[in-house]
Amino acid sequence: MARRGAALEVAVLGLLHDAPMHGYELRKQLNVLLGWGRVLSYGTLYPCLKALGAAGYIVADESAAPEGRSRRTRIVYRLTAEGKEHFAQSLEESGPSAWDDESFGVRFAFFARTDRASRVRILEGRRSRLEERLDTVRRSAQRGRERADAYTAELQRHGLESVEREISWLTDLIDRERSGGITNDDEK
Amino acid sequence: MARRGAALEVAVLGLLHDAPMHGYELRKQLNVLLGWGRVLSYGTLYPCLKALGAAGYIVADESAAPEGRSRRTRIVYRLTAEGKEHFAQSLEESGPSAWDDESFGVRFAFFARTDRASRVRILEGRRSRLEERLDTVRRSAQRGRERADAYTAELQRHGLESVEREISWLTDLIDRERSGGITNDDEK
DNA sequence: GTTAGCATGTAAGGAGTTACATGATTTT
DNA sequence: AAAATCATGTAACTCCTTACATGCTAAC
Repeated sequence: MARRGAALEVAVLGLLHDAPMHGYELRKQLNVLLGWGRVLSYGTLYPCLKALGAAGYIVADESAAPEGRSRRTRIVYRLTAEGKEHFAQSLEESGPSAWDDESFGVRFAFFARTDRASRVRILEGRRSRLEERLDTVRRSAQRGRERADAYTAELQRHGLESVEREISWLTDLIDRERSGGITNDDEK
Repeated sequence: MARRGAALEVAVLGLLHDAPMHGYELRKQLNVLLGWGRVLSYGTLYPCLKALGAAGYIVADESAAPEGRSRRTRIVYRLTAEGKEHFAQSLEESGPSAWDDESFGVRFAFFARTDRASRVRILEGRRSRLEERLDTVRRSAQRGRERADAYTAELQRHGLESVEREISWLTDLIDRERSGGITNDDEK
């Protein structure tokens, strides 16, 4: 359990936790939340919804006429009790699987529902993952003399700068968490 | 042709263009060049080398005893004439397929071998792709009132800032290209 | 009346990972 | 003698995309 590619499922559960929604609307929100350059395809979303339904985490509400006149058939999905519990458990999982490029953004998006201890663990885990990456690249840039044209160097420099910036962003966030949290107040 | 996922193949051809290499060494260099957080697996690399061989772009040189004592079997790959030509053609392709997150880094890594016109086209294409992304997100952030907790807002802000930074990096590079190129002097 | 956006899906395929399988060489 | 690193590969699987297929509804 805690499969690697569970990011999409967690995102879907999280959005449905906020409010029941139909697939098309869900996709739009996921495109923003996931922040991939590209958009999520229906070929991924609908099978995912089907799987979450089969697992008992969500149910499909077929005859959902929205406010006003009856639009065409829309299938509104909402979280079950099991779904809520599963989502809550997913948020508590603050181990390595939450530090990936893919997962981290999703986990961060639901930080308002995550307890502070987990938030800090995730932020620190993410930071040390990036730090590792940083000095892997730095070391290989030193020992390898190969490919030293100006463009390669510029690319390398820019990459390192981006990661460094990401790290100091995380450091700021960690400091803020330690001194009271950003604005979050869901703990007593 | 010009398949979407050709980034790896181009990277391999480009590295082998610099110097013949065996798979293990190639992987290390690819890990730096591709700049994915994760490392490239052999399960991807070796089949890819096989495919490039089948296409006639590279040949495998089995009995390559390196300097000094005989190490264990290493299979050194090198570019054929067709491979060189194919690589050169790939670099000239400066259309949308070169503007992806995945492809752009690889294309940039070989800018020293790319003519200036193509370089500028790729940089500008990349920039306008990012600009589109920017105002898609900006627009959806405005109209959608949903999910407005402090963490979501921070994530959005940070994402936009990163893209803006990337855009101004590209703008600088474009300006430098227009006024003489970075340091590159492979055109008469 | 036609274009654009809303809405739901399926089938085939691409690109990559993980786990497995094997063994040589170098360093500690 | 053990551990790390070098070196090559395969099979099964996962996640996602592309292309297809269908039809409603609102705006111009």
